[in-house]
Amino acid sequence: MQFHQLGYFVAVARARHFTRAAEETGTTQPNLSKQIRSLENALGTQLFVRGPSGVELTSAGEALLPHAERILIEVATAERSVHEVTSLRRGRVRVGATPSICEGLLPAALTAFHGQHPGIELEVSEGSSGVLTRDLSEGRLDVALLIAPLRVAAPDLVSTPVLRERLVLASPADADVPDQLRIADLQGRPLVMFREGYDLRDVTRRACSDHGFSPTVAIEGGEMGGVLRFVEAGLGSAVVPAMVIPSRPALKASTLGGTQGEPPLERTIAIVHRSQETLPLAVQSFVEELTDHLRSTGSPDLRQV
Amino acid sequence: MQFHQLGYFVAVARARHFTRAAEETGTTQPNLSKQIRSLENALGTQLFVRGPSGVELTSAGEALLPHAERILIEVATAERSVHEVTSLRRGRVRVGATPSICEGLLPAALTAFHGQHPGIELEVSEGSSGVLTRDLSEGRLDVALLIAPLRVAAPDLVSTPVLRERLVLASPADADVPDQLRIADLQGRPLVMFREGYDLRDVTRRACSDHGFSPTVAIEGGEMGGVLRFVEAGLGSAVVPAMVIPSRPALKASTLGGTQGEPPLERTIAIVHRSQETLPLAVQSFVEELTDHLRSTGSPDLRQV
DNA sequence: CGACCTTCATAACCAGTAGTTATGGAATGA
DNA sequence: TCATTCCATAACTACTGGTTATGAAGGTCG
Repeated sequence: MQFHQLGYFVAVARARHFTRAAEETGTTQPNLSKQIRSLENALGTQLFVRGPSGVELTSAGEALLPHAERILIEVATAERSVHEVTSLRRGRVRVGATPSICEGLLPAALTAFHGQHPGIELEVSEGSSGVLTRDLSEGRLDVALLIAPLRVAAPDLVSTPVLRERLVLASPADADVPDQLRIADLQGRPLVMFREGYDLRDVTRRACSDHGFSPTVAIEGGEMGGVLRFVEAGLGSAVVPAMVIPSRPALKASTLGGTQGEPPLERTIAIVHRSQETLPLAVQSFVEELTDHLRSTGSPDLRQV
Repeated sequence: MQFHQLGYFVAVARARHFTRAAEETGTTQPNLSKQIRSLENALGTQLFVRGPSGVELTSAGEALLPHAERILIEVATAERSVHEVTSLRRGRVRVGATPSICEGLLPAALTAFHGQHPGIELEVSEGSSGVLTRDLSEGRLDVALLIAPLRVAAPDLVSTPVLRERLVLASPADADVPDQLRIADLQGRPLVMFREGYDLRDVTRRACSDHGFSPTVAIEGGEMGGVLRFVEAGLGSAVVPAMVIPSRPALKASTLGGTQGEPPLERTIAIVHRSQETLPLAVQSFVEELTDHLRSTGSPDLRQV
């Protein structure tokens, strides 16, 4: 039994007429005769009673007809369904990002993509770069915005740096903190530290140890929101992405580095995903548009790579 | 897109392995590769990500898989459905019969057939030969047990006489009626007549007119049950099939004809159906078994033809 | 009653393809 | 590094979907 034979069968059953059905299905009458006969052989029974004045369905034909129609519909549905996926009308992208990116860059990017491809589900996971990297490798995420370079080895992942983000020292707006600091100026200054897992925690500790001292920890273990609240409350300062400051009037930012030949304190944001061919088209498209979107997002605190 | 390709696709999707799927589906691995590729071309998208350690579904493949499985199931269902019809496991036979046959011969025949083919629905219509003949011609019935010869012309019907049924004069058991009568003896005898449409009405009138007189009508217009009740009540006698008498102890039967060279009054029961090839197999089978059944039903009052 | 028409079946043929065997190339694992 | 595994490719065969041309069987109309 073959699909096209079912199509022919339905056509003949509806037209009750081989010649007309042949025209409607765009084939020739002899072929139709042969194909129907072949179908009848495959099923082991007559489907039509041929008469010179039209044809009639046998009871076997009547039994087959509704099934044949359903099969044809289902085939069309299957094709459309596949086409929807490939044409980005449906699908799912699981996006991971660090907390600060989730609050800063990601929403606008997601909004833009969703506007273009409303049929594609977007699932966001917030986490540290390490966790997200593992999620990517093991297939729980499709793409992530992380801090580069990756700490854990991940040979199957492709990492594309897109932005360099300025880090600043956040302090209470009324605090007596200079607008410009060198890294070394952090020594002895009470700092609010992120909890284990935040990239900013590691970046801060590394910057201090690179300059030969350990940070003075005022309080430890917070999420992004909590840390900023602690700073506002005057418990200390914190090293945070520059872009979180503008929306917090109770905070002031001091640049870190960028003077006297000392490089500014920055971190690199990269788009990371599994290597090529296994990527669903929806993900490929998302990665492309995310890259474009972020590359076109410039500001003094977000330098394109 | 082709049917067998969907089968291959599902096999590969389940095995995640071309070579194994080839074994399971009973083909060779190169063919499987080619067919899947052909399917992918037909759909315009990759379905699998081929890797040396097995294969993975693409998102398009994942979209296709449930549809493909449903289609395969539906095709199997269609085949089984057709096969059920041809193998008499399902179907419907619409049977017509005259009232006396419905009460006499038919029940045992239906019971026998139903025992052999319990999946086949049996629909019984009771009516006069004329009405049933029209119902047959116009497709509302599949087969009927009628009184032959047919009164109305019906070129598309096949009529097979199977039994000759003795007609007798039914009278009250205590009435003074001889056991044997000639047709001519009916003259002047009050008769209970069936309503218009009953074959027995026509048979009775014809028998009388053939002998040059009109019947004396005592009361008119009854169904089989009513007519017999009227006779029991002493309103008159009635010409009825011999086989209705035994179950009515209040009635006695007088033979009609069959003496002195006068032929016995009989009527011929025939199986009638539309001519051959358009007959559903269930009907063909029913006709065959009905014929066998009736042919083997002999009695003094029911002579085989 | 015969000529014509309609309708489906058959014959002969071509092209494309499902399926085969043999082989190659890439990645994995010992 | 070598053997193994696994999928892809090549070359070939057999079949079949599709074509045109023709035939056979029933109707229809003059």
